[in-house]
Amino acid sequence: MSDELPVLPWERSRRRPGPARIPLTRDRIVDAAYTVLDRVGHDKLSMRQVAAELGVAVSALYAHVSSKDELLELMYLRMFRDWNPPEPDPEHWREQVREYARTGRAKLHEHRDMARIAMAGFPFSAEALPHLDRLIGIFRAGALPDRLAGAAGDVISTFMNGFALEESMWESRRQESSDRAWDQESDEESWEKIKATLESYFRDLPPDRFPNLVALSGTLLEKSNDERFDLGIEIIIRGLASFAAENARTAAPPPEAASAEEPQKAPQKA
Amino acid sequence: MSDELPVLPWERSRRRPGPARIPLTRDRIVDAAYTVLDRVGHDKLSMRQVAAELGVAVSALYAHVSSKDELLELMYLRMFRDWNPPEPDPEHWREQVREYARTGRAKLHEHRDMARIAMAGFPFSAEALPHLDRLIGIFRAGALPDRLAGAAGDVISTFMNGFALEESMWESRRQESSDRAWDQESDEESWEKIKATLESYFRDLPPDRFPNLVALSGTLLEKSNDERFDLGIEIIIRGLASFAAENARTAAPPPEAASAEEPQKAPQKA
DNA sequence: AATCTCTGATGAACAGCGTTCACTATACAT
DNA sequence: ATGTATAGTGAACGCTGTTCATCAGAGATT
Repeated sequence: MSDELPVLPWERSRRRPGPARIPLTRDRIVDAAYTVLDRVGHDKLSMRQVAAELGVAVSALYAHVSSKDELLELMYLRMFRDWNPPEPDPEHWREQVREYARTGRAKLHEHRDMARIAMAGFPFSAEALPHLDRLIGIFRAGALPDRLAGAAGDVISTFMNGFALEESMWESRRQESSDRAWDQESDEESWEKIKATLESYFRDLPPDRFPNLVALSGTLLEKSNDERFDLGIEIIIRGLASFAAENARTAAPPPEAASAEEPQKAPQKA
Repeated sequence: MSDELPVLPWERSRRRPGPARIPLTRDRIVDAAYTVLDRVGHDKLSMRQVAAELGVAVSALYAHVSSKDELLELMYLRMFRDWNPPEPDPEHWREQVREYARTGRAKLHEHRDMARIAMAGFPFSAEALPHLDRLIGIFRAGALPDRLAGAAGDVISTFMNGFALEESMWESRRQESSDRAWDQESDEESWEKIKATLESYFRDLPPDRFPNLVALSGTLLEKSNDERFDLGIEIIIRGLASFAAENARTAAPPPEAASAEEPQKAPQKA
């Protein structure tokens, strides 16, 4: 987290002219920005609100952050702190990919409208590189051909972000539609109500024009978000697996022993 | 389409008090908005610019469009005009899905920053329902179990949108970095230069900390965007196919007639 | 032909936004 | 005690989305 330990006494004179009080830092600004974000949402997140949260003039922020866009970028990069994909395990790459996607979604849910910020963020930043490297490591451990690594990452991460984004849009809708009646418990209820409304809407569509929607009116909405997400990830993983199998068939000796025999333990370093 | 045919003379008196000149319509506003969008990009697209484009006061827009958000939504829905997935063909569902994704990406490239608008758009709107129905029809024709239809659509469309979004972000970067030197031909050149820079950046990373990125520095960037996109779609289609095969095995009598078997090479036509 | 009505368009205004800049106050070094 | 660097200030600029009292001008009515 924040690496501002209290300065030891004999080090005080070593520090450059330095500030007083609690100095403003990028870190504190990002913290404040998250606080504001959670309170007011992405649309009304403004530099002025962030400054107010810190008890500071707006212009003070610009000494540490060159623009609002940069601040959003910093918020985005926060996501990758303390998030490192695990050491690749060839036996369990499927589980590792699934787990990666799940914690990604969870991180996107940690703050309101986070997905929208992630979408605008630029994925090739130095801070995110170790993250990216480890993810690719998992793919390679899973015997995915190297030429697929990029596309695999694209598919996984666009699905993760896009899914979370759609979820957060539903969330916004629900939130603005219930601006009064701010009960905590009405959340799930109203969600169920929306689902029921949608389902009956689909069911009562003219069947000649929308045969498929009518036929699936029950199935489409019966699943929870978690189930839908897992299903999507499963689709992707199976697609990846088909390439891995292909690869194993052409490159490694027997397709049978591919998983049982611990093929190449450490395929990195190459 | 716009259903404002010229009014026949004897119908003129039938029409409600009606306007004069060329009346402002939602359609004309959306047209103007697209013109402005292509000229100035998503960030500087404003109601005032749209009004100016139409030679009209800003407030006039609000008689036809309740907010900027609604205008963006209308722009988003434009995408679905004249875009209907084909009649489902069980034999070629793979090609149909691939073709669907390709034209989706093409539509997102039709206007600058379109992907960002699409991301903010709400996918369950009445205008998009026929579209959705036909897409689901393709999945069902491909023997995909009904419980997968939703997730399948999610995966395909999030990948499509997310991929196009990332592309448009590269595009923006390139555009702002070359604010002078507005040659048309420097486009590809500067793109190649960016690619080369990135590749050597990856290659020269410390191999102990980023073994996978270094190892793949050549492979990661050698593909064109089209190839990367097609590869992503292929991954998804193969994942879907694995479920379809499963379904055919349990539900349909002979697994033989279930189209041309799974790991078909499926050459791309473009 | 004169009047009324209704409706789409107007322009000024409001509050808020991101960003800049001349400035001040403060804590350290001299 | 003086000087200096610097983090923070507050006012300002030009822009934004949105609202509202007002207006102009057709179609209908008299």
